[in-house]
Amino acid sequence: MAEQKKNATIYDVAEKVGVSLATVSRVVNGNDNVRQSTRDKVLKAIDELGYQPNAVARGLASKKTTTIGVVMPDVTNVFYSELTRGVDDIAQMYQYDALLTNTDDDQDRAVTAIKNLLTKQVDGIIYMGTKLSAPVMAMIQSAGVPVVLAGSVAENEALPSVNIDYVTAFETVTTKLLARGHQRIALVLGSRDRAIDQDFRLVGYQRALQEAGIDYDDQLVFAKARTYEAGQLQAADLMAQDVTAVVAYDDEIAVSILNYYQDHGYKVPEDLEIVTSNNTNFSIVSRPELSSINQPKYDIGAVAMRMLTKLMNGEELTDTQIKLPYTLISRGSTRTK
Amino acid sequence: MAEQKKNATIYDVAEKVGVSLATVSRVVNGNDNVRQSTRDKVLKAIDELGYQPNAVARGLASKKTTTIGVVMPDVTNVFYSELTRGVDDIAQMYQYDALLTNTDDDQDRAVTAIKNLLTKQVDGIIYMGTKLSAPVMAMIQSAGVPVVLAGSVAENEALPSVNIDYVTAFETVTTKLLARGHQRIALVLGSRDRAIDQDFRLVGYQRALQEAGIDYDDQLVFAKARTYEAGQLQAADLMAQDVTAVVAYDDEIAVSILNYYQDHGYKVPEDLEIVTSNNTNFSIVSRPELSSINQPKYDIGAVAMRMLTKLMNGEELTDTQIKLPYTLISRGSTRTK
DNA sequence: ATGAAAGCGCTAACAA
DNA sequence: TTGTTAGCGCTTTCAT
Repeated sequence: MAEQKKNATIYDVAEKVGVSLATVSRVVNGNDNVRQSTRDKVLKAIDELGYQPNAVARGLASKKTTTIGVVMPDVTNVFYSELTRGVDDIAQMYQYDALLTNTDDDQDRAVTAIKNLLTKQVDGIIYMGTKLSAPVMAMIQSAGVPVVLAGSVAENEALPSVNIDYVTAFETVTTKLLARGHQRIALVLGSRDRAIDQDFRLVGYQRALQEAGIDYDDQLVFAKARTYEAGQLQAADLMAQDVTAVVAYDDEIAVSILNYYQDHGYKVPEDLEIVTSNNTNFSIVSRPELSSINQPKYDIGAVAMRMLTKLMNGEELTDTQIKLPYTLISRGSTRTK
Repeated sequence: MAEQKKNATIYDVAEKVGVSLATVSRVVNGNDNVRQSTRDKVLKAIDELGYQPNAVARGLASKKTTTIGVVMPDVTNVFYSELTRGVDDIAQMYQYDALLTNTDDDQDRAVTAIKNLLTKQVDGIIYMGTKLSAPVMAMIQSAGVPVVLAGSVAENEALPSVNIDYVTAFETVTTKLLARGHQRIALVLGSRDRAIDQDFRLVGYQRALQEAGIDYDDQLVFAKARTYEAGQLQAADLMAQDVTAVVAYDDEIAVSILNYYQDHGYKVPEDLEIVTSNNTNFSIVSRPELSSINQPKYDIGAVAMRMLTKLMNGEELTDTQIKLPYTLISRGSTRTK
């Protein structure tokens, strides 16, 4: 058995070179106050010993862990995983690592997750829940570390966030549908009790109706499906309401509705027009392809992380509510190009 | 300005109750050697002070961080995100947090990632790359902490791993296709230089051919598409080879091929049969739906994490090479039920 | 430019 | 059952 070589510590390096811990620490941290010749010797010893600073000890001494927490509903959901990828890439760029936690949008679990992350002394948190209950808000506000929302928003812009202008996006999409003569347009949301759906998407939809002089009908708003399978069931409800167009908050749900209608003999876009809003691969995989609001998912994550790095550095933000531009992509599920 | 209340430390608790640090530590860690009345007092103080143990200090003192690292190609890929979800859920169950790193299957980045995770003193690592180059292997073997592969395999079973029997799965699927009279069956892989493709999927495919007495034709093996878009290009190559059936390693690629053929007037499954192998939602979203090998993705991640917990506890593993059962799901893209 | 020394907040022998 | 005392490996004043 080869003897298990213990990891070298800063002390080993110092001893080998014949300098103090402080000096080694300085060269490791790129502090200028080290004579070049000393620096070289230390570097050489570090290399020879294969010394790797222990991040935990460092974290304890410096009170910075270079670790952030990411609290999200579900990695498995493409929308969130794309946001996460943006977060991760920028985090890596700035030498942060990301601790991931899935909450399934459950507020209790979110509170627990945040508490746990704080216990691990993360330097900051990216929060991706669409919900933001009072307990979660309280937890965040007492966190003591910066938190930024990605792809979400807090009431009264209480927290830094990056997303798109959901109100306008949904208003525009709905208006276009109305312009084509639709009277019964379904709005498919994820849940009635989250701000992003209730205060933004729904509001945009309602504004469009109002401008067009059409009465709002709560029967046309659906919000009980979050999976493809559940979407099939909900699609039956849409059909029962004789809607002629639908605006959906999620691509999988949109495809689910699309397939359901087509499987029941409807023609899309002739009998039903559909617009979705995340533009994931699901929207180009379906036949016809789905017209979609195109949110810059990766960028939302990336920008949120960039904001967080500034906040963690104690920098002031000139703008805490960032709205990234979105585009509208016309594909086969709608009638006009 | 409200005075920023500093987080209470174990010392504050000890002082408040009038006991030593050790006693507080004992109750926090559930050590039995504490009189009930003392325990109650400590618990009360902890509650009143809102004391939360600092995990970093703990990690330094105990040499356990209750944090694991997850090294994966890309969170954005549904296959990996499902594995990750399995890992995360079990990790959480055992009180571990997961540090996530995307490598895009790049071996240099994998080495860097592992090195970095070790620096952070993770207690173990779940590795998901399909590739496993010598440098990565070397890094893993010198890690000093347990590593288990999820959805992947190492040559010579050198590392603990959990996955399915890819050879048999691909052999079976190919054999079924051959039985239906196909002579030119395309095998679509991700890359020729990774073990999972070259040593398992390809071998299964070849075995089936051999048993059927059909010569292997390298021209029918494709491995240059990893995205939906690239899949479209590659589909043209398949078409040029007049294949009548395809076995694909990934759902998005499979849908891409399916769509390409149908968009060019082919009928599926009449003119072309397709079988895919991950059974993600992409396979039920397409029309026709895709027949697929069904790997228990979530379970692979979950079982891998469970193995890792045992390893981290110093337990012996009775079986280090776990093959989970897979099923074959027949859908519209193939001709037989 | 370099070193000495005091922590960071906690665990873990070892004593008592 | 409880307390004392070293550390864990590093950063960070403060001297020199």
